[in-house]
Amino acid sequence: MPHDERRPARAANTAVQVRDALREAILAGEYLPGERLVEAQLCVRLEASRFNVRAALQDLAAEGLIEVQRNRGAQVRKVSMAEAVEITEVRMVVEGLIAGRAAERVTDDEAIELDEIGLLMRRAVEAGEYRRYSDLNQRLHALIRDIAGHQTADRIVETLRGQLVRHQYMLSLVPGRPQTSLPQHERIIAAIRSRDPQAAETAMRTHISSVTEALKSLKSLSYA
Amino acid sequence: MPHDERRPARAANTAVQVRDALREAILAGEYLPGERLVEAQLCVRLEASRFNVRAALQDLAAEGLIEVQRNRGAQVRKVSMAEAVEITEVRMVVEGLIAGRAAERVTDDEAIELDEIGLLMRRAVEAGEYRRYSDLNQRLHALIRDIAGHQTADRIVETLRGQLVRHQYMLSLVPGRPQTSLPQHERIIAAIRSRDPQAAETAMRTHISSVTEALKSLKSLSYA
DNA sequence: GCTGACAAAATTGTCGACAAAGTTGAGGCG
DNA sequence: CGCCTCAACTTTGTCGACAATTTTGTCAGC
Repeated sequence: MPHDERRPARAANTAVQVRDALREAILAGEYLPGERLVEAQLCVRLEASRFNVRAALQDLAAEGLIEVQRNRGAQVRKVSMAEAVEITEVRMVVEGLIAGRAAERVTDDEAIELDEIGLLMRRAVEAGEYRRYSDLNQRLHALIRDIAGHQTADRIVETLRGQLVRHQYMLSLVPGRPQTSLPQHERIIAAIRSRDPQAAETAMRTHISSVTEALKSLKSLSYA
Repeated sequence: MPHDERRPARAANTAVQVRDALREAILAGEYLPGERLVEAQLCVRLEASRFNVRAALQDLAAEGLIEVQRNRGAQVRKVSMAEAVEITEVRMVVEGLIAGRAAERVTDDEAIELDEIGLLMRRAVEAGEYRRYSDLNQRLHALIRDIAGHQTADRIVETLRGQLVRHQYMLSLVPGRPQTSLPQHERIIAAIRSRDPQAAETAMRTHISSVTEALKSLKSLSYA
């Protein structure tokens, strides 16, 4: 047996653990955009050596979650509204690709699953359970990505999504969004179910395009 | 004056220099896919400390140019034909987005520049100067990206392109390619010039889609 | 001659210490 | 009173050494 399960007194988390924990923390909003991430502090907070903290920071910088400046350390990346729009635009076309592929490859079982989520979504909106609707939204997009099985596109969408968490939170507060997006989701599901790639791509793009519009309208209201 | 220009005897290249040099080397084919990159060797080759070599390797791994396995070191990433197709598919939609935006924002001066490249391309094909045509191809795509001014999309396309260098080389050997792609390029230019985003996106997608087809046809011929 | 285990070598992983750069605050000068 | 200078402190950058792991090589036993 290579190593003992008990950690050597003060736990030394590995680089991967540190990376995931830190990403989680940033995405959870425990560090605000623009906030400086001091290595020594992170060592204490995450119970890891500076070596591993540093590696984690480098990874997250590559993901676009933080920015590092030479001799100035790392800080949580501020994504401007303009960048948020750009990111959403790229997501639009890539998720469109994914939706189209999902329509080509969907199995009967998966089609049933799509219907189920669609039904639950409608019920959630009718019951005013927006939190639940938001969860289902994520599940729907994840399922579509599963069906498509497009690794390269997946990775990109996942990365882009990570950079937007803060804005997505703001978006969820826009009144009337669920009423707007529910029919869009239903159209996406219908297109994939009927195995029509062209329609699926168009439906997905229309959907995310409306997210972009919502973002742009927020631009005038919110900070900056 | 912060530091002397003369290096301290045995030059200690910085992490950024090492990263760029190593990327260059990999893209130039000096290291073959699957080849192991031993840190100690790279230290000598690139005249840098192991610390910087390591940082560079981590960066290139994030770019998808190499793969690192714990306790097993780094090796140049082998992209399978299937992955190459996936990557090209994503490039197709993202470059489509870029082309559409370019059509929205192109200035008169830029339009002239597009025409010039188009003309040079036609001449190069007619003269059988395929090497020159290939260079112009890159210039055209770069110019379109400039016109579009979409940072997020740019970064993604650049990353994806890096992962494909080896396959692109193979592609350039497919006989008859220039004759196929020249009219496609001309259609893209025409669409952007006439400020028709929809047509520009379609033209670009058609173009890259034909690259995907060429790749797929190579699948049966080449290795693997 | 082949297979397995064991030892030796090569390679990567981790850390702590020190160097270099940036930041802040106090004091003096105009 | 404000601004500049300089020094102390904070934070990041770099390295060399050692530990852990994987890979390679050898030799006995079948």
